[in-house]
Amino acid sequence: MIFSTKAEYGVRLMVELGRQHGVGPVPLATVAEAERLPLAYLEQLVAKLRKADLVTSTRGAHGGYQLARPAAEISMDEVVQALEGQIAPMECFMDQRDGKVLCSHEEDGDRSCSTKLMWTRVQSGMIRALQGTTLAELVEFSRSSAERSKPRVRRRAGAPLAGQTA
Amino acid sequence: MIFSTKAEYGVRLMVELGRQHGVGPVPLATVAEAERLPLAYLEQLVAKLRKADLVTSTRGAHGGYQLARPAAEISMDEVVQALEGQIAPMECFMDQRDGKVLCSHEEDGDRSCSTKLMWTRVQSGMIRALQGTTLAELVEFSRSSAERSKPRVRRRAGAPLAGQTA
DNA sequence: ACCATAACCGACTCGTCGGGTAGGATTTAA
DNA sequence: TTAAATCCTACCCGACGAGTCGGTTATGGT
Repeated sequence: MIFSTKAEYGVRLMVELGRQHGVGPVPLATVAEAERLPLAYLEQLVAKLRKADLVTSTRGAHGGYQLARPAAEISMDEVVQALEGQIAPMECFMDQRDGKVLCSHEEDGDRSCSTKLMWTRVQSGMIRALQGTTLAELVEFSRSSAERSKPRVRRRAGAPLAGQTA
Repeated sequence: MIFSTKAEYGVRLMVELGRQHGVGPVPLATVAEAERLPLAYLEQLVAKLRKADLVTSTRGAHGGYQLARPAAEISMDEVVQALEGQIAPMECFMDQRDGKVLCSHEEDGDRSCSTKLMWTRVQSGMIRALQGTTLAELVEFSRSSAERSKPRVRRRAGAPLAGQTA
């Protein structure tokens, strides 16, 4: 009923790269430290992101990763899909093109299972939510919330913080 | 990234009860046979549905299960939630009221993780899809698709079938 | 009274997979 | 040539999904 940490960590990784965008390649170790995530595990995740052409890598010393495109042009459904694979609420919805059957009991009887109607709606609900969210939004969000937690920037005492609630 | 078979089987169970509604209690064995699902496993699932007051049981001979309410008054988010527990896209979103922390890295630093924005949208996308679907719809869908697969009802040859596509 | 039928309940198994770790090979700037 | 980095494969481990099994209780029919 939930996504795994692959999606969570991978997205945080992308956000971190989004924050550092433009300053050249960022080594994974930096990201791992910033987000307090295991480096060796992030390596596996970033490999998926690279294969999906969401990040580019430069090897060797002073190497690292950076976004393949500006954050505003990356929608989160691509990211999540790259990390988790086909994004579907139920087994039946996986690899339709892969020769496997759809519903366990759709193979013999022909009546397509009624649950399909429901899962289809759920799936499109999830996907639309992800498509409608760009990496840039998340980067912006993380910037503003970081600022809220340590307001170094001098601000008139008592001045209201705009756009506080999500 | 997906729901487990608990939701799938449990929903199919509910649909089956919805089809038989009004004819008194239906024994689980009947449902198991109709849907070709393991009886012993269905017992566990129906227990969850009973605790959630979605079905009522009558014990003893000629006993069985039936819907606690008409199918039109049962929205699928209740059903799925009863079967799978808190419906959330990510660990952080579980048992907020249960003393556990939210995000792994939200406990120390205070900046709420930026991914939260994304998961919130996904969650509400899923929930809205489920809330907007009633059991009655699924029952109706299963009836009509069953009819399509074995069209016993005499129909004028070549007559078009209305509303074929979902 | 007795039996078949059913719901109920808890414990147990078995395989898969998420969530990593370990260790190395390869590339490249300084 | 060396240190910093990506890259790659293999392995491990606990949890959980997906059941199974055996037994107990309740109830209608005969």
